[in-house]
Amino acid sequence: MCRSSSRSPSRTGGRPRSAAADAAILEATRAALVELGWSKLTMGDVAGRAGVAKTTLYRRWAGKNELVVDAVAVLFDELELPDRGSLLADIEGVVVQFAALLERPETKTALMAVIAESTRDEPLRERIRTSIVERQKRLVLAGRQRAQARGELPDSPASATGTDDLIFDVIAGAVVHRALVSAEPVDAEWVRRFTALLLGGLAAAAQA
Amino acid sequence: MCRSSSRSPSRTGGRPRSAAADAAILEATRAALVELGWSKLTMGDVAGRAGVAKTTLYRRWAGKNELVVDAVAVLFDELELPDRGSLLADIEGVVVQFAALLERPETKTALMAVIAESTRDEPLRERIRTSIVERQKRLVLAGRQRAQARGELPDSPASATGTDDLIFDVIAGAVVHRALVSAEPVDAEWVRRFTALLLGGLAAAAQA
Amino acid sequence: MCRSSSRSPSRTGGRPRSAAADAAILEATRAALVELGWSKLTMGDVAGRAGVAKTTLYRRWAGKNELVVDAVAVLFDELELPDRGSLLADIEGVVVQFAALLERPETKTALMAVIAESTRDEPLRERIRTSIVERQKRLVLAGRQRAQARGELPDSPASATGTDDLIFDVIAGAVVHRALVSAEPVDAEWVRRFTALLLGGLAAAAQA
Amino acid sequence: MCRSSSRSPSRTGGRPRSAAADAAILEATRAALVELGWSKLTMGDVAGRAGVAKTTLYRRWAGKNELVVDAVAVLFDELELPDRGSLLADIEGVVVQFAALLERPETKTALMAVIAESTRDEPLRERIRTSIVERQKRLVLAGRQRAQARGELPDSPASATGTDDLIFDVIAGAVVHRALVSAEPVDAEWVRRFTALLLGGLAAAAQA
DNA sequence: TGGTAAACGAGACGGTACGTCACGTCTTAAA
DNA sequence: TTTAAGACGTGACGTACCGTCTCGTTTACCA
Repeated sequence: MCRSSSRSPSRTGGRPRSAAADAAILEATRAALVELGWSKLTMGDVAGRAGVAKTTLYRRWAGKNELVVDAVAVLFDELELPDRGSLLADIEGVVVQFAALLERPETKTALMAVIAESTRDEPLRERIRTSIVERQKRLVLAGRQRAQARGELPDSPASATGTDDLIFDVIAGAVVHRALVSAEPVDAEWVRRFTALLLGGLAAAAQA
Repeated sequence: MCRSSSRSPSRTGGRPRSAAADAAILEATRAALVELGWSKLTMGDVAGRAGVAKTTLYRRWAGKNELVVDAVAVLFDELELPDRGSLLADIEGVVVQFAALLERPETKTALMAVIAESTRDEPLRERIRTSIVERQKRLVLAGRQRAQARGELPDSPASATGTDDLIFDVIAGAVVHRALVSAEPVDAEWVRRFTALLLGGLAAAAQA
Repeated sequence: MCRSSSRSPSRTGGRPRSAAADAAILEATRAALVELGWSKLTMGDVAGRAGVAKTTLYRRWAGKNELVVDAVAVLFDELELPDRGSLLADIEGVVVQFAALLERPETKTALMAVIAESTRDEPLRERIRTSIVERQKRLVLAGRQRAQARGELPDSPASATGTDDLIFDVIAGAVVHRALVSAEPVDAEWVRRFTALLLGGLAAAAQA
Repeated sequence: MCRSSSRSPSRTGGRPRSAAADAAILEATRAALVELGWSKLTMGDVAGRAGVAKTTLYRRWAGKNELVVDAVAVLFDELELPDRGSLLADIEGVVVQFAALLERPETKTALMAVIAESTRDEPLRERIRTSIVERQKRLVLAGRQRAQARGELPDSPASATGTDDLIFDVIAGAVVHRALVSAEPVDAEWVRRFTALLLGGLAAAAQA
């Protein structure tokens, strides 16, 4: 799961890379994002905060884009889907968590920026997909399976027809748009209304 | 509706600003976005393409962010909501248009970038909201009113309760997420499924 | 006689280059040579001393080599050949001046360095020749002509046969070697002995 | 004659230093000088050519300056003074040899460079003097003694009065200046004229 | 119709960050 | 203990854009 340069080769002689440096750099990157935001963050500044030479950054990451993706990716892994007893409650729970994550300054400023960069950089897009996007689809999958176990949804293999992907785009897209584009709060009222809308749609689709 | 610096004052003597320059600059900006993408676009390059001095750009826009917002904003005004006979068809129509707009390289690379910048720049966020976001809510409004006229939706003043905003976030968010984050095609099948989900939700909400 | 980039072109629009900057930069270069020596002198340091941006240096000189050549070249123009009444006294006078020039720390550290660089850089060699070397041959020429006027040397057109060049190489070479390679003082005694040797050779050659 | 660090001590346990490495390094240094010239030669490159780790270089030489002095010093030891029957012929012979040595790219690029460095580095100057300069005075000494044995020069102990040093500076200086500064060929004609001048001076001095 | 004042093109300016390079030191495992 | 390998902190490199400034020129309005 090493997100840095995937040096497999040889591992013969030579001083090994400092493991502590990786952690310090990613932490420094998040701190710089909070203080400066994406566009004012510089590699030199991150290096300084991490107590590391600029060359060490470039030895491990190709550039600012890759570094920031790795730095924020770990934050997304904190999302969970606790069992709250019903599909509606489960969805509300994860939406609230996701919204809270997007409110954090490091996520807010970095996420859209790396996505913007990725529209012109296929390897970066792949990195984002692997490190962040695909990784969160687990929540949709788990939610659906739990709902099916409860009998709230029919047992159709929704993933085969792309329904999971659709749900994911709708949830993630709506929350991101509310939080970052409309720039209005993802409060309890909004979450309630959104979840109701989504569940209604799912139920209608299930009947069809 | 002048998006450039709103110079009202004096207006006494002196050479007036070239109107042609504005158009040339915005066109050059879009061309540069297509060729170079957001992060490689430079003010000097735009000036060169437009056959204009760099100072002329800075006389009219505060920076790259503002310039690009103005350059792409006009593209969003091309979206329309032709009457296709049913709410479902209307929504499908506008989603397809919106997806096509997001596939254009200048929009794709610029939209997320300026939104990312706006998370740290309140005036920029306001400019985006005014020039792009709020301007498109007319489509939701028009669609709802037309559906109400048709009797497809109850006559409740949905805007007052924020439902219009919710619908907007869901549609725009889902399409943007599908197109730019998941980076998968917004094809007819996806549009059909998404629209069905949304309409199902709306119907369920209307009954409640 | 502009030693910087030989911009002749157009001289149309645009802010003109600061003339003061040129002087400040060359002065700063000499100061840096005195303090740091050739190998520790950096472009950034010179820029700082001159109160100028690094880019301004690079706009005017291709690099450290060219800059230093220009900075020290002017020092060599201070050499003179006052009429001391005899060829021997004239030569002694110029040798003493030349030795004093080579004792100055900026000259001492820079001269050999740029010559070393020039062995791999033909344009630099040409620049050195034009700015420094050829410029000093005037002293040999003047000395010979004066001696011929005095009747100390026959009136043969020595320059045609390359004798002037030979004399120049012998004088300059011997003094440089004594001062920088042997690193021993070019004192009055040495000058006397060297001049006697040279004059003896010239006299013998004249008789042949 | 070990020019590297004079480690006498301990010599107890541990792996002994590779003797072959020294030779390989010096040879690699000369090769790098030929290909890259002084200013582009790097320690890492030399290490790579020699098949040796960078640390090994630094264990044996303090830096690039010292390494290059040792690498070229040996070339100067190849100079000889074969007996050609007359002082004039002997001088011409050695001048031709010296000029040929200065034409070699490794010598040409390195010699002036280390001399330039030495103006700011007393230990380096001492190393150059010991390894290169003083070592060649043997040629002047031998030439004078041979000429005295032939009766071409009086038997005065010229070395005591510094005449040997003067001759050395004149010969070496003139040839170096011709070859590296004036950058013109040290051809037979020039050698003939220079030697004649020098011998004429010596003869005149001897009569005085 | 001629003066005035702003906008214009050109491009030099002081800066900042870039990403690379070489330095000389260090840390490892192997010899 | 030396070796090869190679990561490390350091600091200069030369470049690219930034946004500002200083020029001489152009162009509309108004007196």
